[in-house]
Amino acid sequence: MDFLEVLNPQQRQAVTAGPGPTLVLAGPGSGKTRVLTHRIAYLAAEKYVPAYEIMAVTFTNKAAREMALRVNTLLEPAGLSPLSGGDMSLGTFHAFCAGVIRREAELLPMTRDFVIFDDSDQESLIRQAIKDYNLDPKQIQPRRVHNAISQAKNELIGVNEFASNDYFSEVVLRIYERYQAALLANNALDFDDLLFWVVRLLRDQPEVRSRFRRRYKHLLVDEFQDTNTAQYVLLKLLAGESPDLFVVGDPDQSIYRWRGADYRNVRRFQQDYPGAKTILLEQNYRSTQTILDVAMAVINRVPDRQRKKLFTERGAGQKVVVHEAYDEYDEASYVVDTISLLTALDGVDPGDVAVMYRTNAQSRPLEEAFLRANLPYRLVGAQRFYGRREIKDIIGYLRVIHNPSDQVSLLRVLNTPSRGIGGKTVAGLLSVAERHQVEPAQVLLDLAAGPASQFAQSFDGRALNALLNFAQPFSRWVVEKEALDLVPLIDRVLEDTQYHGYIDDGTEEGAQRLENIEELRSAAYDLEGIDLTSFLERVALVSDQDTLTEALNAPTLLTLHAAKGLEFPIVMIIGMDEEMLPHRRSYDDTESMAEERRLFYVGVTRAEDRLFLVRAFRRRFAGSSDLTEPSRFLEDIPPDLLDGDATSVHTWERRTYESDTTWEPQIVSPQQPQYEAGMRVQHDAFGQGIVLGTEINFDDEEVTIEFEEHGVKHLVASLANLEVLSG
DNA sequence: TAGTCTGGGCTTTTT
DNA sequence: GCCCAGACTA
Repeated sequence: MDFLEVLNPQQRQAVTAGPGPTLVLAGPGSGKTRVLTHRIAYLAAEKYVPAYEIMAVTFTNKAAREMALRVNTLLEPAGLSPLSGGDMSLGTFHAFCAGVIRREAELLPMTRDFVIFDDSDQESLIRQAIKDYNLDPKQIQPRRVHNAISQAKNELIGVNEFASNDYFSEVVLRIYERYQAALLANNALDFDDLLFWVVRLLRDQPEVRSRFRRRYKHLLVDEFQDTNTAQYVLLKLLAGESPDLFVVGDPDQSIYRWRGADYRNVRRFQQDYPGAKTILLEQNYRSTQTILDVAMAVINRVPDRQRKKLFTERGAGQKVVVHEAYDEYDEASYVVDTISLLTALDGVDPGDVAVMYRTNAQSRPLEEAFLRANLPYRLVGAQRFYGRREIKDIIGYLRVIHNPSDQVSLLRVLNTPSRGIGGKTVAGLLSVAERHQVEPAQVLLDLAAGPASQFAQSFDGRALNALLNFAQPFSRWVVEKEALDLVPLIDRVLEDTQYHGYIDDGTEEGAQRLENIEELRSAAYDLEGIDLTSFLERVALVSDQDTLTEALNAPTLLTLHAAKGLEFPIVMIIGMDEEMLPHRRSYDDTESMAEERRLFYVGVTRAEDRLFLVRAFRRRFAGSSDLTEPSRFLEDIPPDLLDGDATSVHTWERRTYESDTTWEPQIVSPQQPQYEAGMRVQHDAFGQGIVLGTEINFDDEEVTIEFEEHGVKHLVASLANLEVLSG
């Protein structure tokens, strides 16, 4: 079959391997998606495997869509029918599990109408539980508890298996219990539950297990290094005794450990399946050799890893540019200026450029610089679309209409927009519901039915009125949802709640929020005829990268995490400073530090042609402005791969540490500058230069000097040990 | 009950 | 420096 001919020998070996357990270790840009898609096509076309026996899992919807598209492109010319519709199972772990739970709901403690709670829903349940125990959310941080519960579920540790050995884990256990009970009461699942329950189902129900094994005979897994324990066990349960289990991954690109991902699953796979075939894909089709060499120089310092020798036939290409800017604003200006130059002089398309950073906060100065220069940019995912307040409100309405048990959503929208239902009234509603052993939504629906309601006398006039403000339209929607399509239903809610008036405060932000609502409507419109259940599941399992991919020819701004899986002709990584990248939070743990290294590796290997590494001499963080040190990753790169003012980076450490080790300024903070433009000065490392300017910043005097041999530097007077030669 | 004030905290976020 | 949650006040 000719689609095998386009593959290199290793790729072909992978595609035609087996049947049996196969592990493909695929370096960046080595054609891993190609291997997966060709493998599927090969099974279908050469091995006559019926499509329904194939299951391919990915982590993102985008990856799943792309794969489906490419498989069909391969099969169509071969005269085979495309694997569309429900034939082949191709999707994310979570979507697959959600489907299983809906189909098998009668074996599980939830109904098939369950909703999926996102992080903020989860946290509000946890916050509630903390309050119920009279604990102080400042001592017991909801986020930490949430994290602990999530980790437990990822490790398949249910409430009953959770072992507590100190105060905190004791507290977590109690909250975990309450949290799980609350989820079930809300007829809701969190993301981790989707996997957790399916594993339980397959583990405890032999009939279901063998049914699944009979059906899914060929399993393929993308980004295998990102699987967590639950996902790994799920795969093993599905695979059974004689599995055709084909996994593709790259441990060097494992950057989601903090979400439970465990690249050691790669090793575990080799142990669990001793006969597994391992294939290494090392030839890179994306980057220049220089970029690959930079990547390897950094990643090779990660201990205990299987080395890959990445190579390309593209040639060395241009050197990697290192630039030291003064501060984050100067850094942003450098980025914008450089992009302008590249587009003006080198014929680069603005859309070919990506700017990557460690933390979302770093996008701000960049955005301001682009705005100032009046240039467009694309910002990826800083604030998730479905996480926006107005979107969550409307989704909240839809969810509670769909599933009145969803108390989290009910409480969210009950007084949004405000209709006089305050804390006291809410507490009253909850206690009435509790007393009568019904759900709060039932109390509301009953109140709306008329003054004869058994609950009416439980509330004083004002509270009753306020509750009716919500309950009356609510009870109408619950009836209307059967007859109305999605978009009219949304419109009805918007109209009845006068939501536009509430959100549109005349500001720019208000206008943006209106636009977001419009976008949600059109998303609903595009899915014409979809029922509420499917719509809500989609909304929960879809990320904005999927929805907001407008083709705008402008540079892309994104975090290093968000960059995984993408590629750009030109990549600029900013914030190449200690405490930023690697991030300060990762200092006390070698595994976290290794992950920072991998994160940088991921960023570097996104670049096809050119790479810029930018750092700032001083950086504002949490209000205070501090001097920075160059990232250790810069020091790891052989200097002959670098260009620009790279040398200053390598001499920087010497200057700050060897010339003067005292960080407390010994002299009284200079109120007046000690230097002035035009002075001739001598510096230990940089030699002679002329002062261009000077500035008092906080307690330091910062002098800008043009050195004869080393160009322009910004130095801190109290540390630089400058000798004035003439003024 | 709703608006204003204050204090703590501040990485990443495929689903 | 900025945002969010919870306390405080009108």
